Amino acid sequence: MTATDQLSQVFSALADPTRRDMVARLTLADATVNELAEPYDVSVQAVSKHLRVLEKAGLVSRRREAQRRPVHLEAEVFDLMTTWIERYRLQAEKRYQRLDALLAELPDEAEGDAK
Amino acid sequence: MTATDQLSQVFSALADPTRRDMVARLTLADATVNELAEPYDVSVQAVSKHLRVLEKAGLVSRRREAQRRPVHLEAEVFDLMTTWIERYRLQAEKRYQRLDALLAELPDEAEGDAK
DNA sequence: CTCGTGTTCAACCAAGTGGTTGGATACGGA
DNA sequence: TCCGTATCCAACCACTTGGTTGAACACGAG
Repeated sequence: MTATDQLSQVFSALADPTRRDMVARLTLADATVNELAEPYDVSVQAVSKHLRVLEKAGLVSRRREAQRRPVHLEAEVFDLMTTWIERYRLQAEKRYQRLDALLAELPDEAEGDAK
Repeated sequence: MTATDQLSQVFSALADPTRRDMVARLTLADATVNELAEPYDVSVQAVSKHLRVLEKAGLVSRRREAQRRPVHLEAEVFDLMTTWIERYRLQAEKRYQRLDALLAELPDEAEGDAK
């Protein structure tokens, strides 16, 4: 899987409020599918589907443990997003700095354009 | 629009590689729909649709300027995401610190469980 | 006013998504 | 071995999404 592809999957996975809530709860402790499903008003199968999405995105992993399959958050994947975000945030900021510098250097007669 | 709702829209908007690329290019300079569409192998209308998604998410704004409608990136919305991400990243890290502390305090006989 | 350019709107289509229900499968305990 | 619990797979459904094409709208230039 390419990096940009995974990034898409991570963003897409977190676009769903239920999945975001599951991730939030998993920061506190690992949990089984049934435990995760309990607070929501949907079937266990639906939650299982959500987990498959999170797993494909690399956000969670599951281990076998007797009949249970505890879900574990892989928080490192967050870095993928923050790296992307910070890169372009910085680029955008640099642009404003250039703009500010430009405005500061402008001779007075240009002020009329500022409007 | 609720904050959690906007967060969903932002994540959803950035889940598409084309839209991410448009955002990346908009960090360098504002651009019109036609300029934005040029590098991609899709119709201008498709790009216009992408822009509507980005606009609804609050990631871009458009001003009227004669017949052109230059698109401008609203980079502050990035904060919404980073706030969410950092919150849960920190929570996850705290959890590991608790776990580490717990392991450090364990008497020797427990080491067998570490396997 | 008319023409050309830039942009949007509307209808349509194929594919994806989040939900359902029903039936497998896996596995520990009695 | 048989039972119960936990989980997953498959088929189905309504809705959304990203794309298309064709027509409409906005507006400056001639």
